[in-house]
Amino acid sequence: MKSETILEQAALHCESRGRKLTAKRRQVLAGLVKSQKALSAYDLADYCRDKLGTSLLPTSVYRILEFLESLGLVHRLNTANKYVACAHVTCDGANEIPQFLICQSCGSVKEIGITKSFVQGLSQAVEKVGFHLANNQLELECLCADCVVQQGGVQ
Amino acid sequence: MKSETILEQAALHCESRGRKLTAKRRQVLAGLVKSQKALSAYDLADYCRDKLGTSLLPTSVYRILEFLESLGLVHRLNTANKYVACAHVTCDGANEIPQFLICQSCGSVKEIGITKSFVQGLSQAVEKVGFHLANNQLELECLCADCVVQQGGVQ
DNA sequence: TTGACGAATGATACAATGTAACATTTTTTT
DNA sequence: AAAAAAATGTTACATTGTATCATTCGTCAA
Ligand SMILES: [Zn+2]
Ligand SMILES: [Zn+2]
Ligand SMILES: [Zn+2]
Ligand SMILES: [Zn+2]
Repeated sequence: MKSETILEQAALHCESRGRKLTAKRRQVLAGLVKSQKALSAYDLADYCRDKLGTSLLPTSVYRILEFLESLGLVHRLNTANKYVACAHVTCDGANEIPQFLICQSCGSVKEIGITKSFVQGLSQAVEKVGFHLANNQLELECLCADCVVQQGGVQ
Repeated sequence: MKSETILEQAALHCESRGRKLTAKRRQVLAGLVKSQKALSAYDLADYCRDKLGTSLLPTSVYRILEFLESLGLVHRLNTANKYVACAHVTCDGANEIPQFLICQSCGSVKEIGITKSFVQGLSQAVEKVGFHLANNQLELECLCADCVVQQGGVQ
């Protein structure tokens, strides 16, 4: 999908919530959308400086990421300390609980929708030992197809 | 289980691999075992200074944690940037792939053994979208029973 | 006993990630 | 135009992590 289309959809998504996708916010989101992988806040600050020639301090990037995340436009990957554009910006309703497959070799991320029954099973297993599942987002350390090949196949 | 017992078992575990549980390593492991929760490397350096009166620099703590992890005596929690003592030090064989339930409120951690069939299902789902599961360790954001009560029950 | 060697730890410096607090600018509303 | 709210800038600092070299400690052989 064309990144311009995604950004337009994101802008509409913001409007519909009474928020604005400002120029800076659009820059950050565009950086994530175009890179197709997970980036740190500092990566994104560098991106704005190097590729766009605009200055954007890391503190601002953090604020903007927080904003984008609150609207479900990006996700924070806790295991990687990085952020990715939501893969479902354009298919509005599908904005459910995400699972992330993160390639440990190249950083590419696949966001897959969660299976309801799978989460239920997980949640029940957790309750059984006296805990309560507070966040259904899963992050799985993976290798993408390309990197599996490069590293000599699956063992 | 008494922490002295655990430390003795850990020492034996090291010996059986031709490694040594030195005084410093024992201090770090003891800190994790006694605290019953996840601690950062800097937390552990503070622990050694404040509670034991011994000096142990963070760089050394990192090295020691790396050592302990290589022997399966501690685990690193990637979502929290913290470390926990393995709950299965004393039941040697049970040292399988762990799942961690991490209370987001108090930091207590429950390490549960993984269900083989669960992992298989997960692994297959991942393969289906062209990725390969590289690490079975799951970390789940939870609330422990105590903290659920304190925070007014489950929503 | 001593010297050599490797393992373990100390020490210094720095990189990367993240947050708090306050100032300034921009936009919107009145 | 003035006031209020939203967005961004700026500074300072806290936390987590790594790289590199120096020193100490334990072991073993000459
Ligand atoms: Zn998403
Ligand atoms: Zn890859
Ligand atoms: Zn364990
Ligand atoms: Zn708790």
